[in-house]
Amino acid sequence: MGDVKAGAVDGAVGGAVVKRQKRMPRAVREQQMLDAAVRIFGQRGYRAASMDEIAEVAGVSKPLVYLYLNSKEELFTACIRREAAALVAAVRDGVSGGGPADRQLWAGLRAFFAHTAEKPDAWVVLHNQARTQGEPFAAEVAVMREEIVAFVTSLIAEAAREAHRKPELAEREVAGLAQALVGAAESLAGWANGDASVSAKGAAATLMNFAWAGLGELMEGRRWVP
Amino acid sequence: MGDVKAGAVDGAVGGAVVKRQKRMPRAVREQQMLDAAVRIFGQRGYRAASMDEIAEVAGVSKPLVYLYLNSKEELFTACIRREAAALVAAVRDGVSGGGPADRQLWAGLRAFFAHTAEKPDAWVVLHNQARTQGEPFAAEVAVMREEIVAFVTSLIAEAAREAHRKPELAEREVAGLAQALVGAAESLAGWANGDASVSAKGAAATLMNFAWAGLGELMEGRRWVP
Amino acid sequence: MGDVKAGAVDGAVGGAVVKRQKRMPRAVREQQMLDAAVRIFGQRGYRAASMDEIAEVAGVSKPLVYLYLNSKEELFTACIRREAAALVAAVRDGVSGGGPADRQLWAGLRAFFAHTAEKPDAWVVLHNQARTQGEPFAAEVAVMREEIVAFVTSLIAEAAREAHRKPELAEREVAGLAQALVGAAESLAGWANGDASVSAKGAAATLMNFAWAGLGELMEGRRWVP
Amino acid sequence: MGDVKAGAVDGAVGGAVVKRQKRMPRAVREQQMLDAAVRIFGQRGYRAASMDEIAEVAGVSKPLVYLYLNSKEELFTACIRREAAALVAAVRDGVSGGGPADRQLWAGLRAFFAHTAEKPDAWVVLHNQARTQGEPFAAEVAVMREEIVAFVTSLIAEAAREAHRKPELAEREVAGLAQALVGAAESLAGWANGDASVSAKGAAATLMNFAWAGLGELMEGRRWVP
DNA sequence: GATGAATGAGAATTCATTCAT
DNA sequence: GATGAATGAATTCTCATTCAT
Repeated sequence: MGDVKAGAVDGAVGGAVVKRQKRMPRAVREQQMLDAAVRIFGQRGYRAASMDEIAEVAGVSKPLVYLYLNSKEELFTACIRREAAALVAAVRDGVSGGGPADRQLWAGLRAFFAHTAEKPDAWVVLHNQARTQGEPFAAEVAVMREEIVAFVTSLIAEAAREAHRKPELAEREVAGLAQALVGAAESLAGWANGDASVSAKGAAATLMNFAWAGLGELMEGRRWVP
Repeated sequence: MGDVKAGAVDGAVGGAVVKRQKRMPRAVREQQMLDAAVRIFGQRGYRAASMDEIAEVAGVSKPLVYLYLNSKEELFTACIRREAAALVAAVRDGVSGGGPADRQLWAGLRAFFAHTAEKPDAWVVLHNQARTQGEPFAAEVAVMREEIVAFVTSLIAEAAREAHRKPELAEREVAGLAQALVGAAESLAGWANGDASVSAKGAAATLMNFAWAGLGELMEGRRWVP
Repeated sequence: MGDVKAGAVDGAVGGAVVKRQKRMPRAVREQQMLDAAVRIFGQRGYRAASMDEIAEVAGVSKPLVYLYLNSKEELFTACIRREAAALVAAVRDGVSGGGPADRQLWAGLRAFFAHTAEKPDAWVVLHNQARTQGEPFAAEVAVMREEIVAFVTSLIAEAAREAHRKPELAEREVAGLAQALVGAAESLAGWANGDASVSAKGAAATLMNFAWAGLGELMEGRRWVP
Repeated sequence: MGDVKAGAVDGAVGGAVVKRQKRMPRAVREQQMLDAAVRIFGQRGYRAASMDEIAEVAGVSKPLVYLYLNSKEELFTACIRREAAALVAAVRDGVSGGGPADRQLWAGLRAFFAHTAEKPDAWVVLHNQARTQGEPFAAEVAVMREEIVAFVTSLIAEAAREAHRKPELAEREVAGLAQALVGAAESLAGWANGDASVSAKGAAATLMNFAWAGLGELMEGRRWVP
């Protein structure tokens, strides 16, 4: 075999090919291209995805893709930006209600799992592809991730404040906890997507149970020592 | 630009190129090739890695790589197998002392973080590359991961037993917790590798604190409900 | 697919691989190599045949093949020479009894069809491979063919003499007839080999009927004119 | 020496290289490519022919050849199909006048020899290359050959009918005669091509004399017996 | 005499990218 | 705005051939 068509048994990518329609406004065409690109990048991987297939799935000719998005690199970057923004927006929307820190975290997690479950290709692009294709791209998602980690960090800090236990948790420690929590969420997102029997709500509940209880213990000053 | 050489500014991969030495026994050469391949696959990604570069870094000609390892696909598989086995062995060795469940978990985590920190390319190959390059490879690591998850699951179950609290934790829930814990560890491994100021011991401590306390709470039957 | 392995469904070449035996006299080893080479060249074609496979089938290491036969080209030439000589010898043996021209032709044809049926790979090498691989090789078989054509030519001339009809057949015409007869025989050889229900004897009879009757007519001076 | 460039002293293939002309309609370019491919396949052989050289002779870049013809295998198949169709059409055209069986045969032979003499590379591709490169290709020409053999068979049968001698010739025997006749023609085609002093007409006459007389004898019930 | 180790040179095939219309 | 036509540059993989032992 020449090379592996990664991510798909026979090279067939699920989902409909956009019917070739003439004369659409540029903004719409661009979104169609990004839709196609996210799908292909997600299923094939950045390198294995070919501009040919993306153009075909988008229902346009290749030169048009180049006209609008300049290069494979920029196209990929555009995908990352759009999907990162969408994910952050989804989480933000979920949390928008406010309330105590735990409820906010709960809401954020549910929104996160719901969004990643609904757009699996986008999640793969962000989590698996972008982070493994070297600098220009990894940096792009790192920004989004930082945003989310910062948000979680603030929630943990707030929770500590609510419990009047701030001094017990060093700032550095809080950062580590947020990282671990986000990492666990990311890991569960992949797990939940792969296993149809686990809903977004279930995944969020599992993690929440795990995390909140642990945080509570820590905030009480009880910690595990070797 | 033709295409991105992912993972490095100018295509230079760090580390020494093996000085071309003639007439080595096959077993030795094979290990050199696998060393080179792990490095290149880790830094460039599966698709972006070229057999040319791997051969060069290994200090041999390309045909020899093919003579010994048959194809890019098989070479990659060989890398995955070797590194998966090495990682599992490292964790197993770390835990070998026995003792109570929490100490075993602690030992295992430390070994895990130490090993991944020491061989970052190998970790990238296992965690980031293999899992995103489609079936033949993803399955290979999945086996290893299952082994580790099963081990963690048994530790949690044992801890519950030690605490005489078995009935409180459903089997399904334990599985979810193990997944989350392993996911958090995997995530922290990447984080710790990227940030020199976090040692394996530190990473393990953070996670242990987080996890053990949380597990304790859960075993007490206290859980978070929306 | 990279390229076609011509002449075999799955690349498996029929017949036993010579068991690797140490220390044989050179002459014997050489014959084993030629046997293997004829088989592989016949089944795969000159270009598609690999020295690797030939060595393996011969039961020796590749360097030994080079030591004895120098190069693929010379190996192929050696095959051609051996098999051409064997075929000519077989025909010569068949005819050795002497007698009237028609009986000699009949005997020669039977020997020819019997030999090619018995060694199909050798026949393919001579008839199909050597003639299509360019000058050094085509010339080699051309020599053998000329020998046979000359023999047939002399038989026809003799037959004409026996029938006291020489003046009716120009020399040039006799040459053309011999060519046609030999061509028909070659063509029938391929046909008979492919079709198990046609024996060497049957093939020879068909051709003899066709040819002798025609020759008789011609010698009578009756010829077809547009 | 690396390997033999079969079929030419120094690798130079006779005939003009198409002057590189830009922007031709696809259909035209495809024919140019097939022209080049037939020439190279005919002179070098299937395996020895390189896509590089074919592209160069066709006056286009290699990717364009792949864009239009997909692979070496498909390109070869396309050559076979085109040339087989052309040859059959030429013979059919030659015979189209009708008339008694012998005149039809005569016309067909003349057309056959004229066509193969005019396109020697095409004839080599059909007769020598396609038949020796394994199944996908051999089958392709076999179809064409069957068509021709069937046609000749019907002519012989008709001739027998015209001579009111049907019972003398078994069906099986007629088939064998047709095979022999076609084989002789194929063989003479190669011979005539190699020798400039033999015209298509001359070759056809030789064969016709040989064959028709022989057939007549057979139809009279006179046959050679050992 | 015999071989395990090794390679230079080329083969088919693919891809991102650009004109000319 | 949109595209059919075209290519330079890689990439994977194979093969005939040679040493050093």
